[in-house]
Amino acid sequence: MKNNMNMDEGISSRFYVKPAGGGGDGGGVAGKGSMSSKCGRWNPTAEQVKVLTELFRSGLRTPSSDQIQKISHQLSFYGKIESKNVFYWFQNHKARERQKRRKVSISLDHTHHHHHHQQQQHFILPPCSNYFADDQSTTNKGGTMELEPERMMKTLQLFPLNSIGETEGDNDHQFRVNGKQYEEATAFTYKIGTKMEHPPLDLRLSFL
Amino acid sequence: MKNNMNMDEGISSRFYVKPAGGGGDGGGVAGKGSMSSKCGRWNPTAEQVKVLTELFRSGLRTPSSDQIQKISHQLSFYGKIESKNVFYWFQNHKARERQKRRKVSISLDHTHHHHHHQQQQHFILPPCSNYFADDQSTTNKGGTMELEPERMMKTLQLFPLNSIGETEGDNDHQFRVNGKQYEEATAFTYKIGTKMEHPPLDLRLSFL
DNA sequence: CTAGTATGAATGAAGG
DNA sequence: CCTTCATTCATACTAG
Repeated sequence: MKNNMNMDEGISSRFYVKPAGGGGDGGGVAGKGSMSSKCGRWNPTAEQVKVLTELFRSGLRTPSSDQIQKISHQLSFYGKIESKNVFYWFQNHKARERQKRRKVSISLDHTHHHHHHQQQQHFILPPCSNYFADDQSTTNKGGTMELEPERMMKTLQLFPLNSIGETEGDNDHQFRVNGKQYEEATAFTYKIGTKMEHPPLDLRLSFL
Repeated sequence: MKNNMNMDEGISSRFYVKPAGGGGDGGGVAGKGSMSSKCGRWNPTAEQVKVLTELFRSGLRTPSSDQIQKISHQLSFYGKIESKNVFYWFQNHKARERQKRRKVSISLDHTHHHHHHQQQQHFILPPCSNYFADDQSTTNKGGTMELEPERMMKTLQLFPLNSIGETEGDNDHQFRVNGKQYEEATAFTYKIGTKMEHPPLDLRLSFL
């Protein structure tokens, strides 16, 4: 909505203080120092983004409420987070992944040779074009182009933690089973003892 | 020939009839300075939202097609609007209002978190679906929850035009009487003298 | 500080 | 009604 009805003021945003170490984090958060000073909106930590991205990459597109709960709970260890944050994250990530693809697909049109940066967000699709979706792409809903009921590796073992660079192919279509997924074991494998920074930054997504 | 989205049919219910030849809505009242340049989708003005919110607050949850007609007609004064916009608005608003009011007190109480959450904001549930299989008393889908045929004050008198700051939105459960509401009188109680902005922004909902 | 970008949050619009 | 997609708005973040 346009009219913000809560949260703090908007002017103070410019004068935010970045917790340049030596704060509550104790040791410095990795990456982009995500600890926002206020609680205006959720600012995911690098670890949270990492996990979420991995989940997405492994095929999770629309987590059920139950999954959202578990995810957010686990992620709360890395910092403040709410369920809705997880929900929104997946929504946005999926949407933008698709949007990006669609944009590319449009630029595939060779009727015009326009120079455009492929990252711009100011010229999207024509205003009214999504009504008659007889397009060629983005019509995943119609055809169930499912790969196979593969047991989507929910227990992503930790790995070199650097491969999340890019979500190249989003090939997947979450197979939710009527709101109740395979409530697999929920072994809270707390990896203790591993010498690591702050939280056990390993992608153990077995909590799903 | 301008691009007009003439896909105004086949919503789902018998609600909201078709535009039936335009109407008198012409203007582009930029209430929030963010008027969408093109067609795209309806961007309600502040006044429209105000009225709709008030209607909702006064108990209207699922307006009949007839009511939708009247509402959208009245609202067309503040800007371009169609019946389906009203229809969708109520549907979405109702659904999201409900979603928003969900407790986040699952069995998993993460109280063993000594994270100084200075966020005293309420935990709003993500606008997702039926989150939490919490056995809440909200499971009255089968039953028609009609209160008594009370004469829902449809003629909301205008008031200081600033009280819509936030509608608490607690107790309101549409009391429709078998699809036909009380077509109460239509007293045009014009409260003049109140300092008003541009349009006669007064909540005269007596047109219902 | 200003401009531009990335992305969290919100909500209009459908489909089922 | 419920679920999901698409689009838009607001804001955190970053570069100049």
